[in-house]
This record gives sequence, structure tokens and C-alpha cells, in this order.
Amino acid sequence: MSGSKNPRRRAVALRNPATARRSPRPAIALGVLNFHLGYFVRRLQVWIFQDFIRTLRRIDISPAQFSTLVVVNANGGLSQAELGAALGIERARLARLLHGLQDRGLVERLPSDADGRRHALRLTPRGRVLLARAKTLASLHEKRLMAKLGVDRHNLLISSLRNF
Amino acid sequence: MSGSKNPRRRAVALRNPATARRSPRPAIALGVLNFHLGYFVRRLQVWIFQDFIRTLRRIDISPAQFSTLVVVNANGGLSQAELGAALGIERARLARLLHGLQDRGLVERLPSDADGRRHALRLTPRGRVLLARAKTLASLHEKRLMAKLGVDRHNLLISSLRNF
DNA sequence: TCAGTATTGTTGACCTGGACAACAATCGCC
DNA sequence: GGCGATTGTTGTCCAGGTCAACAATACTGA
Repeated sequence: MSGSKNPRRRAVALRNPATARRSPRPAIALGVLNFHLGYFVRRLQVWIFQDFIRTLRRIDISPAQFSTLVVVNANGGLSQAELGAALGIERARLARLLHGLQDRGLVERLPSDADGRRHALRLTPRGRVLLARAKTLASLHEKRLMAKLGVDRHNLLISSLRNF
Repeated sequence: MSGSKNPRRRAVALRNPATARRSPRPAIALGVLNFHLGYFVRRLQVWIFQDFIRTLRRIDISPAQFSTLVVVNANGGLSQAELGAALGIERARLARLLHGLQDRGLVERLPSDADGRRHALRLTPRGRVLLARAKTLASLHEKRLMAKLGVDRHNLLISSLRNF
């Protein structure tokens, strides 16, 4: 039984110049990926999130938490359903996310007197203070992103995607 | 103990016009998110991935698998380290991803005769056939994306991000 | 030569997020 | 007043990202 049980066995060695290459390989070809916007959007998004997370790590605010705080602050008393629809966060996920923010004393969920099912979301004073700090840090991140993309391209992308 | 053990208790009802609003709420304000490119990039990326996944579901190829097949096909015999660096996939993750593709008979990992640690990656004939099919479906997805963004904006975004 | 160091790939473990279903409470409508 | 729809919560599953440890191999410098 020469290891034939394992479906991921190594094949026999191959005498192929490509596999023997030792000199520094020229840049990897991306092939048809060059025509797929999703590839580039994903790379940009990964870079942005990593920088954002690193920048706001000291106050322990993730991108999703940041956008939540911003939108709650800008729309006092809105419901979770509305918030989720605005941010594209599924309601189960949003419930847990808000619990985390509430446990940290940043948001409060008041019972809406107009609809017993809804929670009217609000920032606590502490939430507003933290949000101000978060906005400062987030603008630092955005400055770094502008520097990386170039200001003109950054503006082009923002205006191009805003009304999407 | 009126429920005071639970740190996430509901507060007393609030008499606030905002919470009592019953008429259709005007569009949710995004506040400062309007100035953060990451917010828009993420929304676009989510849309793209959802459409891509749905389009290629019938052949069970994810975006990461697609880009892997494309790059392996375009760079015969490259190593996992090179592939991972090109696509921004961490090597632990890439190892498992490739195992999945190998188990499906789409890629093979030949021992590189130049370096005993490396695997020279290649598509199998079956992998090449599936990749052709995947490319067809992916271009359908891209057409849908172009229709949604508008061709001009799509081209603008691609050329703007390609050399990023 | 060879001992120490770096690289490559693999595996295990953990965590976050997304997706989906079930559920209770409440609302709206007829 | 009852029935379907909505809202929020919870459980569960799965995919991905991350990190650490490890074995095998390559490289480097004394």
C-alpha cells in the first residue's frame, strides 16, 4: 500500500522547466482577473478594513460598529430594522452587534411608545463621546487612504460610488 | 430585584416624537459615512460577491477558488507562496483551499524538482475544462455588474484600481 | 562541513461574520 | 377578534481570517 489511500498523494516528479525555475520569477500574471472589477474592489476593501481596524484598535471599534454608531447618532430613535436596512446588516447579526455596544454603555434601546416591537436606538452620552473620538481616528484613516490612492482618485471613487 | 441583574435591561419608555414617528421615515441619514470610501467600497464588494456566488453556484466555484484557478492556469508551476502573495491569501488558508480543489481533481501539486519544499501547481485537464466554464459564467456576472454600474463607470473604476 | 536560521507547506485551534430557521411579542387588517 | 406580517432574539451552521506549532527542506556563514 504505497500510500494510495490518501487521495491527495503527491504525483511523481515532473521535469518541467517551469517547476525548476530558480531565478526571481517575473511578476505573476493575473490573467482574466484584470477584467473583473470584483478582484480589485476586494483588494482595496481588504486594505481599507485592515487600516481602519488598526487605526481604531485603541478604542476597540470595528468598521461595522463605527457605521452603526454614526447612523444611530444621525437618526435618533430609529429601529433596528431601519438601521439594518440602511447598513445592509442582517437583523440577527445586528441584534448581537447592538448588544455588544449596549453592554459597553454606548447605545441604549428604549421601547418605542408607538410600536411595542421596536426599539428606539440612541447613543448614550458616553457613546457620543466615543463616537467623536472614533470620527477623529476614522478621518486619520481616511487621510491615509487618500494618500495611498491619490486625492484625485479618492474623490473620483467616492463621487462615483456614492449614488450607486 | 426587578431584573436589575441583566445589564441589558430596557429603560423606561421615552416620550419622544422621534420614537413615536409613524409616518414613513425619510431616508436614513448616513452622516459622516458619506465621506468614507470604505463604506461604499464595502457595499459594492458585497453586491459583487453575492452576484458572483449566485452566478457560479451551479459549478460550485467561489470567488477565491476562481481567482486561484485563473492564476494557477496563467502561471504554470508556481508555488503556493507565490500564489498566496499574488492573491493576498494567507498560506494556511490557501493550503486548505487547494486541498479542496485537489480533492475535486481540478489542480495537482507536483513536487518541484528545484526545491523540495515547494509544490508546483498545475491545473488538471478537468480543471482547465471547469475553468473555461467558470470564465464564461464570470463574464456573465461581469456584464451584469457593468449594467448595474453603467459601462462608463465600470471602465472608470477598473482602470482606476488596476494600477493601485 | 555543518550548525544555526529561514522558508515552505500542513495542521489544529480560535474567532468573527454571514446565513438561516425557529420563536415570542406585537401590530395591522379584515 | 382572529390571522398574517413585522420586529427582535436566540441557536446553529459554515466560510474565512489569524495565529501558533510543526516537519521538511534550503540557505548561509564560520
